[in-house]
Amino acid sequence: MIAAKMPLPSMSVSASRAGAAASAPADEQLAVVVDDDPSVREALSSLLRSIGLKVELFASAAEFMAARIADVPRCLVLDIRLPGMSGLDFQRQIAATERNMPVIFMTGFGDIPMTVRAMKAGAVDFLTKPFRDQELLDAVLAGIGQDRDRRRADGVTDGLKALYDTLSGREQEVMTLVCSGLMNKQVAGEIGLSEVTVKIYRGQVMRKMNARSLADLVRMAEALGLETGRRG
Amino acid sequence: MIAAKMPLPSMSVSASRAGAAASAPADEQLAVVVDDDPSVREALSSLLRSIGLKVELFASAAEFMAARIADVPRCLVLDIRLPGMSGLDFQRQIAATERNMPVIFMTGFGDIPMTVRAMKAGAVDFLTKPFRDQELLDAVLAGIGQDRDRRRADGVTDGLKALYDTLSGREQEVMTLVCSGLMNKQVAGEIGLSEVTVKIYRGQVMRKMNARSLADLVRMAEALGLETGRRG
DNA sequence: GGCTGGAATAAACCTTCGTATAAGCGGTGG
DNA sequence: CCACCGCTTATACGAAGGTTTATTCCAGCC
Repeated sequence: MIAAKMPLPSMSVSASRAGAAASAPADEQLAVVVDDDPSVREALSSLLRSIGLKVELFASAAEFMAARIADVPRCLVLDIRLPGMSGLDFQRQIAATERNMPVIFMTGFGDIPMTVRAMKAGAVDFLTKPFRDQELLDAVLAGIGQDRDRRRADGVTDGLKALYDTLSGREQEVMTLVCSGLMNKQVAGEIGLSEVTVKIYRGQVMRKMNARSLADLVRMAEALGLETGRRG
Repeated sequence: MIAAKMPLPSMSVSASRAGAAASAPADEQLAVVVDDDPSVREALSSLLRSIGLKVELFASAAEFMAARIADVPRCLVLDIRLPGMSGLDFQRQIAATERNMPVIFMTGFGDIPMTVRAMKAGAVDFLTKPFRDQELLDAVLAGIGQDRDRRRADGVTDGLKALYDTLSGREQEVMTLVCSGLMNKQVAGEIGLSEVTVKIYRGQVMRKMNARSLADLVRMAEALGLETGRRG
């Protein structure tokens, strides 16, 4: 019942689900390299390792898709020319799955339209060979930083979603209406209950969502994207 | 004192300040072309006009900076090679001012690093000459769409900001603390006032901000970026 | 049949909110 | 000087929020 005291931005939620995905030593960071040239793989690997990153190497998109990738802040380094699949198609495919991670392209022969497509699709950077080591490292660190930020945001939202899913149908209904600014009395009328009943559900919502105040609850509803707009 | 009744998404705010910036016929859209080649300017102008856009032409960055640009959804079409200034520098300069608008680059001789820089800096597209008419039109319409969306968001926030600025110092203080979830009594303790005083300010805040409920006010505080986090 | 458990409700009670009335203080501007 | 505005407080009252206790109804189960 008592939630652990971990500071969270703006909201006093502490998602349980800790201890579940805890397999990596906290602040580990991973670079994933997909390139069909073994010598390139090795060179990149040693470069990336030199700044303390874990590295995973793959020779093809298919190999990558089949592997299990550590669930830590990470970034994909990709040659745009890959055996069997264009790097751009690969990028799109990755973005569509839960293997989602920032992508950095390398190329020896790319053109501008290709670059534009990649960047529009959200690539972190697009490096032309030859490039300086530091360029790649900067890009990878930026990508990993992006991924860490996304993870943090997702983590908060997921925790919230998990709590919200523990609410009964009525409780969810009441939460939505209360957060849209209606008084208990109005909520009662809206869904055909007595005011007391609404109060009880409301209390249960506050407890289950671990909200210390109505303001807290409203922010949670916002983060969850509940329909709190229509009114009037 | 009484605000006009215009529906606003999710929040029952109605910013006054209407009738001030009302100089353009509502849904007008503008393409701004900066290119030192007169024949290119003319060709682009007639192309863009053909789909109903207003067009402004400039031969140089300096000329553009000196002109007054209509305050409507708009988009800048720019050759990356400009007299006196690189298109990229120009882009950065524009982003820093209130002339801020989406940028589309055209180039006959660009390279990939240049493209990457431009896209990272937020360019909508980067077209290599020769390009098909439709490519440019698609890009311009996308850019204008972005600008319209930004304007809409800014408009709501600005309206909110304007209301917030009408609050006295104490009222702003109370609003922040109330929206962070504190009870009147706690707010009073926090800033050394009696509870009644806080209640009065709170009421004035609700009235001045035109908030129908606490939930409303909390959402406004969020949109305004008030520090509602620290607590505990 | 009888038991259990969840949903919904009522009554009672206390807290918190919100507003009105009245009143005191200090600075600004006509 | 006075009017006005912002800031402050006290008292009082009615409305809304929140919890507890107890009761009813109904569905599922041994």
